[in-house]
Amino acid sequence: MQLRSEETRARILDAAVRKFAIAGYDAASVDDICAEAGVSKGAFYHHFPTKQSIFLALMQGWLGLIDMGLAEARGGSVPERLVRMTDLLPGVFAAAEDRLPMFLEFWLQASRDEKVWEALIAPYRHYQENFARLIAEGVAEGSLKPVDGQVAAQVIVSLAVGLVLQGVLDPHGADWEKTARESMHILMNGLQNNRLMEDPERD
Amino acid sequence: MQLRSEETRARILDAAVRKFAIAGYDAASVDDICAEAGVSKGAFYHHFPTKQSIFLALMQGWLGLIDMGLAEARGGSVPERLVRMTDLLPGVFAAAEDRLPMFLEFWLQASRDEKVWEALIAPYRHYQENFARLIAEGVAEGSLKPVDGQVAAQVIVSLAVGLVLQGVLDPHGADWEKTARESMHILMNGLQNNRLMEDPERD
DNA sequence: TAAAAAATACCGACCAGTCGGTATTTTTTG
DNA sequence: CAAAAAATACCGACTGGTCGGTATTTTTTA
Repeated sequence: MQLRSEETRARILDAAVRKFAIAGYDAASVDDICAEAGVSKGAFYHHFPTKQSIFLALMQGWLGLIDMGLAEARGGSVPERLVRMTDLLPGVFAAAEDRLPMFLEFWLQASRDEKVWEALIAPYRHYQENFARLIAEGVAEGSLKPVDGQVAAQVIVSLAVGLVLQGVLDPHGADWEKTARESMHILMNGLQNNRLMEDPERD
Repeated sequence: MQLRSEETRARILDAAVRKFAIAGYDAASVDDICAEAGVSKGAFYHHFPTKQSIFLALMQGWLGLIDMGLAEARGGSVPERLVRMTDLLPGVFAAAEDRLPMFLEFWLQASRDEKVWEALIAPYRHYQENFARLIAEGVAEGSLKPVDGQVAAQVIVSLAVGLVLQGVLDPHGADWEKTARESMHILMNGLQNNRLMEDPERD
């Protein structure tokens, strides 16, 4: 049982997410990460073949968490499930405000590096399609307006992504947790056909 | 007349925007930019004191263009003006798809560098407030639902930003020009009062 | 010809990744 | 079980090269 090894690896990952979040992928050197982790460079390259590989490892862990969160929003009517899914966003702000720049970092690296892109695009399309399918279902059952599922899914994702980005830029410029909740509410009102979840006074 | 000097400066700026867009701020070296511009390093540092200064110059030019675009959407009812403003977005995609990563680059740098942040946050808040004021006006004149102006403004900005980001990540994954138009339409339907299938009475 | 503009040569800091070697843990063996 | 052997984990100095920026020289302009 290589307990020590596991812990070293975890320390490196933990230090990396901190350093990347603060300084960014390029500016956070491997030496910095090692210093933060209290580990030598040799240990780093023992556990990860390249600097990029640790970035990918972090990104995939993060994507997996999102997937798990979304998967839990099962059951109920389509609007209910959508609300439950979009309700995840305030939690993202509450739990990881200081790590939000990592999100941007993933996105930017993906737009420039093919490997990162491939690791990100599949889950991204997966989420997108899930939303689209869900919305089409809602349209079929009459709980949503007759919108194009693909477009509506892109609206939802855009709103989520845009809120995160604004949170990154101006963390103290608004109560993003509350804003996320309310703006998702506005969007849902725009998509829903009638007032199923109408008047629950603001939680 | 220092015509040659002006042209050199313009060539450097032009080369920089190309290099930054393709490789990113960090990866695009000053030497790269000079090579692209067909100019020596001495010329570069004759016109710009630092690498960051050219980045700021580019960002401010870009922000100025947005301001001009938004300012042109004057006159008419509030929903009309909003639609005209949001109609700018498809143009952004059509005209500068390859330069979209620069947008991300600005945002990310701003979250990390105080100077960049200060240069970006003022215009950002300016746009945000303009939208909020416009929406409050629309609520007052009854053309919009009684939403919170700040939140609604953040929704609009989020949608715009999120669409751009998705366009950056997956340029060929959708017809972003069309998607931008349609999704803005969905959002407007959610904000406007008494549309086709909307039930005019609320609270 | 003097000042501005541009070119060239150069500097020190830094960085991802390597490598020879050491410490620690696990497995094999007598 | 203990000692040897093998495998794994870790260390940190070093390398080849890059980068932002500077100092110096040459060319252009007015």
